[in-house]
Amino acid sequence: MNDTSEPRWLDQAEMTAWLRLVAVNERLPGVLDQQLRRESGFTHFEYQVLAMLSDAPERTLRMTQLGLQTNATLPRLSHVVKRLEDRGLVERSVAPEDKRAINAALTDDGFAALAEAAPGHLASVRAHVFDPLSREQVLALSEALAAILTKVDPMGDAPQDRRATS
Amino acid sequence: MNDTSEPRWLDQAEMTAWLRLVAVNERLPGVLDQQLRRESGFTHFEYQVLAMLSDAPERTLRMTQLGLQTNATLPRLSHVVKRLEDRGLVERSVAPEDKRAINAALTDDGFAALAEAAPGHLASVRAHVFDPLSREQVLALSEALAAILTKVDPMGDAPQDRRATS
DNA sequence: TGCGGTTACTTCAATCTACAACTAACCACG
DNA sequence: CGTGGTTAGTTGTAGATTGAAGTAACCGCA
Repeated sequence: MNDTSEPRWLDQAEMTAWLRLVAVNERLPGVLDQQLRRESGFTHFEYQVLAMLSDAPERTLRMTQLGLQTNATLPRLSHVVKRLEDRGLVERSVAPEDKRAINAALTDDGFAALAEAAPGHLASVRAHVFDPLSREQVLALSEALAAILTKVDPMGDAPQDRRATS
Repeated sequence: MNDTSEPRWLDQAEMTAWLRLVAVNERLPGVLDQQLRRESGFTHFEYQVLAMLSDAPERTLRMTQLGLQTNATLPRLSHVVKRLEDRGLVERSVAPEDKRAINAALTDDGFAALAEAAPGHLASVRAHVFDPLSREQVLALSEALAAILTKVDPMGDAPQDRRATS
């Protein structure tokens, strides 16, 4: 039963990188959530939903598209959007051209809430992620993550850098 | 209340990097969990707990230390370890020198289960993370993540690369 | 028109996580 | 000693996420 084709183990540099990736993965969401929750009453995921909507034409997106752009499963998104709708920040309506589909649209209240939350969130992202990185590190990190995404998200569904509003 | 010191917005390169980091953050856990769950019946977090124990002297660690090394809160760890104990993979015992503290130790069954799960998990990590990266990218990624960790985990509690077993 | 197969979501049940008490043990100091 | 304050963990509960199943609308083709 000797499995000689067993993939080689991680060497030390790889193991270090792996532990760090996992650590960031576990700790960053908590940091972001905590700041947003405290200052704006949002989850980071909720913030993402609002942000993606605000960048979309008509501030409206189909659920499926929104799910892809926020890297979320559809059930999860469905629940979250329902809660946001209950809070009056988002409105759902059946798409006229395809009655299976649902358009989620940011309300004015939702836009205002997002605008109020944004500066604090931005400051947090800068403080925890970009401040400690040099420009070259930002670019290198970005490239490495893009490479990983090709494997983790083979369809390339994650939010493309369509530099929207600019 | 005009906040003129509003931090500057992310430029395009930063925004791209940020979206990619968030995307990896959201998608990678799912990919890892799915492979482990299917092939071994573990969560990635459970796997981490077992792995950290197996690398520790005596295959034993205090709950608090284990929590730091797995980037978990104590309540979460407590629940997970209890479930692992119910499955006979871990044993808990009061630490003799400090009766508040609890030592979690990997059982032989736990070690065996980890050994069985490891190759598949390793293959998954290689396939999704390291295969698409060049050696330089691995190193650059590692450095960038280390820099972020200094802000996200200021105490440096994440698992140090004590190049243990090698 | 009608039937089978997708697609787009929602809902349900089970699991997991987080936040907030709560318990027990340690420690320093009077 | 013993009292107050901290540390180590656990538990309880409420809220969130997941995977599976369910519903409704679309599409192609006979």
